[in-house]
Amino acid sequence: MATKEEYTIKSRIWIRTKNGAFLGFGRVALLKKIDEYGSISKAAADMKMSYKKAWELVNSMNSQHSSPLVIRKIGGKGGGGSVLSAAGKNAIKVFEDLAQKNDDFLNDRMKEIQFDDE
Amino acid sequence: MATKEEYTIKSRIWIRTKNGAFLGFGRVALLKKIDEYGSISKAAADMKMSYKKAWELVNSMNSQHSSPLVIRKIGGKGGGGSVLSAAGKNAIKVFEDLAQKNDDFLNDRMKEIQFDDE
DNA sequence: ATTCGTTATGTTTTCGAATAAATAACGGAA
DNA sequence: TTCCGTTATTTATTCGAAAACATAACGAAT
Repeated sequence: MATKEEYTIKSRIWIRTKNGAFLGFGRVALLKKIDEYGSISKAAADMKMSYKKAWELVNSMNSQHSSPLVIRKIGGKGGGGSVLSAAGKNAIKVFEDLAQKNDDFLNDRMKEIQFDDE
Repeated sequence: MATKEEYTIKSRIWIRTKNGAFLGFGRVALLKKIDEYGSISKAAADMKMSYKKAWELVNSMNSQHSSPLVIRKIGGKGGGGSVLSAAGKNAIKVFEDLAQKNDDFLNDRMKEIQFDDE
């Protein structure tokens, strides 16, 4: 015990409104999968997430933006499906960019720090 | 649904080693309470955390640093107690400083961004 | 040796979140 | 009008983490 260790910093960021979480890592990952498959159910299956959970997340995101991030179609050819709106695609881009910048910032700061002076 | 919203950014940071979590918000809060009370059990009670949980967190932190952050005394006058080492006090300072800088950074970036162009 | 309040540690119980299951609704196509 | 695979929604079940509980160990003081 108590040997000199190497420390790394981790972080999670998320964007919220007064009504709760809006975008986070999981939500953005879901958006990307929906974009890939054109289907909420396929996206959920791919992420090993229940369809119900995915549906709730989509609902939450859509209801917290002036226009829906995910456009859903019920019934019809192939049973329906879902696609991302321009706002949906933009949300992915903005969030990932912010997350990347934040990681860079933290890693830079971490270099300057040492806990363990031995 | 879908009215224009105000977005805020939140974040959590934590420091880890290859053995798992080392410092995070909860752990630092615990360190501060131990410093305040001179007792793990009193700190735990104040935080409405079980003593066992607090003890495990202290153990985890101590074992991931070259010298213990919390110095424990079993038995004796008053039954014993615990105090922070210099390393423990430093850990609080370093972590809180980093968290603050990160918050500032994110809030600045957030000002430049808008999701919702209406 | 007894007392005291703490640290130390194993065991049991509880609780809520996540998952799974079940069912309905939908609408284009054949 | 039947079929299809999706979205939509409610209800039931499972599971694991957290809390609660229970005891032991400790050592200075009296």
